Amino acid sequence: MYSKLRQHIEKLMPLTDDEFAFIEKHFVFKKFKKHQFMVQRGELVPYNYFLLSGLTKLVYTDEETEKQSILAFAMEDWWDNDFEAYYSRTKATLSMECLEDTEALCLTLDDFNALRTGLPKIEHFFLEKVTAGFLAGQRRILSLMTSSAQERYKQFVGQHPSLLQRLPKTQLAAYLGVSRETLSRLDL
Amino acid sequence: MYSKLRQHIEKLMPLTDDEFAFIEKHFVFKKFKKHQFMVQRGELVPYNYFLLSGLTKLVYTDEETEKQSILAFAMEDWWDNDFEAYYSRTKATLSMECLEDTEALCLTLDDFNALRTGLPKIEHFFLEKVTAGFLAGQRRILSLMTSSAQERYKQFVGQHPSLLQRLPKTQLAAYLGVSRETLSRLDL
DNA sequence: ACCACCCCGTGACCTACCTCACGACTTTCA
DNA sequence: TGAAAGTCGTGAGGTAGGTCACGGGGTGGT
Repeated sequence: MYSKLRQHIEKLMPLTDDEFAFIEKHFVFKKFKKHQFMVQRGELVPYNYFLLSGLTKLVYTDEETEKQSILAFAMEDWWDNDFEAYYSRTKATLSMECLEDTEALCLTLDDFNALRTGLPKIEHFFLEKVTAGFLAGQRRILSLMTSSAQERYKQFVGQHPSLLQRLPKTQLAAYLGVSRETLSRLDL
Repeated sequence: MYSKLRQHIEKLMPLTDDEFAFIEKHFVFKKFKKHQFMVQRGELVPYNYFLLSGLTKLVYTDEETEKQSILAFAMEDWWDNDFEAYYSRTKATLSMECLEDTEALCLTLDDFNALRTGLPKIEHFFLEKVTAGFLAGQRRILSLMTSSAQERYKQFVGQHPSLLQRLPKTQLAAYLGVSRETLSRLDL
């Protein structure tokens, strides 16, 4: 159960058994059911989540129109959260919802900080992770600014072919930033 | 000249004189003129830049249409670069161009790595910085997906009022992801 | 002092995408 | 097992914003 986390970290930096034992004890294992909210708008965000299995979406819902915009999908081996609310201990503006039953290792902000001070080299790991996330964000911004709906769809298929089968088109459309109808009309 | 860098870092973490002396010696000071390219598409990216004064844009140019999309502006106290190319030592897909004469402290990737291994706690500083950049990126993505050109303009004015006077509207339009003409037609 | 270039607004037209509406088929669950 | 809810395609019509074209004022360089 925790071995996935260890493998995940060791892709970027080696760990001694003692170090991993120290890391491990800050996480809590939790299970969530499909349709369950792991983060809910308006609530505090108790944990950061490292996913072991399943599939989630990170979504913003317009209060008037109820229209959803999906910021990210996450699955096995990914971190996901309303990071803004988590780090600042404020109420979530985003929601994170399970699209499938999912299992996660959960880390409170206090435990995260304890981890950083008790094992400073873990910051190297998180720096790499956040940098990768930052760069992915930049590519997404560029894609939204320069590409048509059709091009964005093709980019998505190229990058995440495995997700295509697991995702309803409605969700994919909300990620790409187009309506379900136009996504359905793109001939490919 | 280097004191701005020290103040900048010490907003997030205290430094001893020895520590800062170690940091300082990895940077090189450089001056750039308006219209000069600090990073040019197709070239390698020798440095990461911490700006002391001036104003730059980070821009993607469509090869066919020549249309520009601006990913970021940067000014005093900001870091800016084609980070993707810098970290991976590949050729830039973005360009970074001076909109005013600017002065910068420049850090090669080798010096950056030397800095990280010689002073591990600096990773704490960069982790905070990159996290802030990641969150800003998420907000931008959401803004592009949910807001109209007019709303995005107002958000920009709210967040960067000082930049409004320094920027030609053409550049602002390229940042907001609309044409110069529609920006000019927004009544405010 | 001039010329080239940038900056900015505006009119006319075009199109990618949105919204609303409907129907059929499938999955979920009480 | 039946009702409710989710999934997906498609038609009709609307609109935000793009593109192209023009003109006038400002500015920097030789």
